[in-house]
Amino acid sequence: MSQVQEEPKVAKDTKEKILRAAMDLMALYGYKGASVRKIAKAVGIRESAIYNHFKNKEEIFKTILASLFTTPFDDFFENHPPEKDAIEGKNYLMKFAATIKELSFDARNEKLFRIIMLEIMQSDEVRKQFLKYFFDENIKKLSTAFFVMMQHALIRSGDPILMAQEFFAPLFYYRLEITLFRMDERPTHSLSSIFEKHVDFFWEGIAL
Amino acid sequence: MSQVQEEPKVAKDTKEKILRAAMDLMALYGYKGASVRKIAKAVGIRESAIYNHFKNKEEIFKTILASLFTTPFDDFFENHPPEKDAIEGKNYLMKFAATIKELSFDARNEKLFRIIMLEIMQSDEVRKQFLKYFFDENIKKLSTAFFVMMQHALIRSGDPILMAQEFFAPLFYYRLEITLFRMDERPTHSLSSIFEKHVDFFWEGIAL
DNA sequence: GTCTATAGAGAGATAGAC
DNA sequence: GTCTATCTCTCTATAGAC
Repeated sequence: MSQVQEEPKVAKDTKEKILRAAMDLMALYGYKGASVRKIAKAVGIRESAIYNHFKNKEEIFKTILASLFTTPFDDFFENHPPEKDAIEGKNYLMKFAATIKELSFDARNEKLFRIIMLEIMQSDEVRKQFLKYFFDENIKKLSTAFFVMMQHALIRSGDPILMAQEFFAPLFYYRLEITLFRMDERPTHSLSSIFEKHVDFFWEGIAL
Repeated sequence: MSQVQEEPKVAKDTKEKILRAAMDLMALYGYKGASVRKIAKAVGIRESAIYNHFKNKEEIFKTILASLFTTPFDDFFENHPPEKDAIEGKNYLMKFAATIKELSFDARNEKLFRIIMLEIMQSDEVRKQFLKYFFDENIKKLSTAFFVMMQHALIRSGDPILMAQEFFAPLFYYRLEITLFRMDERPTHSLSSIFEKHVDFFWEGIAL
């Protein structure tokens, strides 16, 4: 409508559509299972037209990957820096768990999580990024939070990194469980309060 | 050598070889990636010869699956029935964790775990079995153990099922971490004591 | 039970007309 | 930028000789 964006209107649109369709299909069938044929069909164009927008199939995947790991975790720790906010103690953990919960029940984010779990054993890049975010950065930030809590004598002392892992692991486990339940169309409402329960249980084990 | 096994010597041998090769390849490349061609090549026969032993590729997979979930977990709980042995308290949990640790560092079992993680989002059967063993039976038995411990006032009271999940989740998480590290040939010795550390940490949080 | 040969489907990708 | 047409490769599976 405005004067600003003009020229590549349709082109950009198609490229977006391709990415969208590819993401949907890859979340369902994995990289291999999401063939260029199927992607093209889902978009409503021929296979050859795909190659006007991407060099090859792998480039499509890489583009999706790039968006995969611009993770909301960063957002959380930016909005809630552990050095500053961790003195909130249990409340801080509750906020973190709530973020994971939100992601678990968010449609787009579930797609991303599925692609990650589908390709984690196959794609070096996915695995690398997964380890970086799920096992490194997250744990690092969380361990800072626990360190702060220890300093303020909110919790018993111990190895902050171990504590961070112990806190994070069940959240990951529950999130995986939700995804798997969904795939079998099993109800997940029984899991909706599990994140809060986890924080309650965990806090009771470490609080002074 | 003995007189007993005679006739289907070679046949049974080839069938075994096929299963072995298929398992190796599927642990590396997944179901789709382990083509009949590759399996045949690994065995040292032609593709067509495969079909003398199995109706089709899926039957090979199903045969492997059947062996996948004749799990050592059953062994553990048979050898250490929670109703009886859980009064050992922390020691009981230590034994359980040691079993998971063993499985994590056992070559054959790692292959099975990889196949599970590779196909969990693709194969209904794998997912079903996974949920059954990792999320249901295991948790059920463990929750019995925690219930017993509560009754004997070894640990604080609470929901035994939640406690079982909270105890099990990190073990699963660490096992996954080990598998992923291995795939990138990252050293895992730093993780060798993590299972014991988990039990220590967890016990401190629930012990009375 | 293994082989050669081949069918038939689906994959990724390119050439060239419009 | 999209189309038709086509290439080439790989896949699962079968037929039939030995």
